[in-house]
Amino acid sequence: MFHVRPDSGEPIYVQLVRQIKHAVATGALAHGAQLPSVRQLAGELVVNPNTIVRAYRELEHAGLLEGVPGRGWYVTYGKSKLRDEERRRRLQAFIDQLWAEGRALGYTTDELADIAAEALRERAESERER
Amino acid sequence: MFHVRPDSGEPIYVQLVRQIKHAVATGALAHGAQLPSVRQLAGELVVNPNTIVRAYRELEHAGLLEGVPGRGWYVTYGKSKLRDEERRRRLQAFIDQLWAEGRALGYTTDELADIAAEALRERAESERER
DNA sequence: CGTACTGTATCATAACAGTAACACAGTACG
DNA sequence: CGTACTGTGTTACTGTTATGATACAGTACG
Repeated sequence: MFHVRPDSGEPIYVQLVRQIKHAVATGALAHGAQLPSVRQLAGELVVNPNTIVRAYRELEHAGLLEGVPGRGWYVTYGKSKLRDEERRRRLQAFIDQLWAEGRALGYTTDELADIAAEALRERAESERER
Repeated sequence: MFHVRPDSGEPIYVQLVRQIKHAVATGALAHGAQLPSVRQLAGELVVNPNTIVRAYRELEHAGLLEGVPGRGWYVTYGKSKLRDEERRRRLQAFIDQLWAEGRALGYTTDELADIAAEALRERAESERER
């Protein structure tokens, strides 16, 4: 279900976090779905169980997953348990980062607004086509 | 000119990179402007000169600064020495990240397109007001 | 050419991050 | 209640990263 390169420079648990976020974002992992058990996934990826826990726990903190002792890990239902204000604040941080990096790459703020809007709308469009 | 918290969890040189990127993005540091010398800034921030070099060099790699042996460090003129294709590729990576994180926060792709576009246009607007 | 600036390079150290090994605890089910 | 799953917690090892100390080299200028 997931795959990982231990020598990619990027920590294993970060690779997992990215992939799981992506899977939930695209709907490949539905809300309420159960994730592979810590030991099972650790076995598949030939990695220590703690590494899986590390990834799951980070996603729990982000409000995306939920661990139930003795039962397993599940994708949360509610979009996020965070307050709207907090969600918006976190999103704004990413927008600010996009802006600063884009400016550093030489784009004007206007260009960034256009490019970002278009790229995201395009993505929304191809989602609808599925 | 800059400030830094050594115990903030975030490495000192990363804090610097962020601040300098921001300063160039807003125009607080003009193109062609000279930066504080490695030793001077290190003195002000009570930090090792190597730490400043580390930040400067990372920004050089990003195409934002340029160091001249014996003379000092300057903000590059050309927006970026990277090929257009590469600039766009890097920008797309940030947009993708914004998308994945935004989705993880519970926003739809459509919402993200709207919010990002509005936030960036607002920023462009307030730039014009200055 | 010597002084006083600049940046550069090398090496050492201390802290941290990532990963692992292993023991503990809850749930399900026959 | 015991087996076989689940997740949890503690501790330890290891490589990397961030930072620092210190010596080297280029530029400017009188």
